[in-house]
Amino acid sequence: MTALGDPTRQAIFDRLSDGPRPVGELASGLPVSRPAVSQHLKVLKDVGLVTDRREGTRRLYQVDAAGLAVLRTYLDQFWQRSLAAFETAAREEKGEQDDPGD
Amino acid sequence: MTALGDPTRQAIFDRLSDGPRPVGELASGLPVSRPAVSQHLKVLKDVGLVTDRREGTRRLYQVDAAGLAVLRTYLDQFWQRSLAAFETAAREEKGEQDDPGD
DNA sequence: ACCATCGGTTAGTGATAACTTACCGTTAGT
DNA sequence: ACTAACGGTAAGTTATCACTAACCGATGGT
Repeated sequence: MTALGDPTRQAIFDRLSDGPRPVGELASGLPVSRPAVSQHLKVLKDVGLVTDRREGTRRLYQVDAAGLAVLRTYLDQFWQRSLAAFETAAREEKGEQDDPGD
Repeated sequence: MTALGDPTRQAIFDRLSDGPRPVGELASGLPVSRPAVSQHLKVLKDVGLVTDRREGTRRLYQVDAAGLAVLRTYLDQFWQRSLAAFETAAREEKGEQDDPGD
């Protein structure tokens, strides 16, 4: 999640979610240099959000479904726990009004 | 999403997902000072991920379900587009082997 | 074999932001 | 009214990180 905190990496990941892209093409569509894109791709690759494969002299990057799934699961944990907390709070608040017990 | 990029903010948000917490309690469980926690809470509040309410002399923070939902939707967009890209790629690859027609 | 293209790596720089210390306002209790 | 507890704000420092420029390796074509 920290990896997607940077706006440029979000933009890169956004483009990759449309399909595999070579580094040069990504860089040409962004306001940063090609080395910068390479570095961001390295970060995304290290955390498992993208994978790469050689295509002749080019290198194609694409999003890793598994990594993205991990992120979704991670967010869902927050979601589930938050919902549980809401219910608990609502129950306690109601209990204080209707039922002084506790 | 940028707001959750910071590890400390992740930790704060993590604790808040278990239920409402006052600032002091959050700070005492973290390796940073109380003002630092206040500043992080301000960031989370500005992006709509948490809400706050006064409780006597304390101030209780809790996660905002709506803000969290926005984040999930945002992630799901990546997910949907990535899946579509995978299917397209698989179809094209298969087409090149079985069916030369474009 | 030579040349061109593509891309990863390194070193150095600049800007962003996370953190601490100190201060002030607010609320509750006595 | 005075005091204590809780927390937001301001100023200043430090560290992190995103970025560029320069260099090098690898692949493909002629």
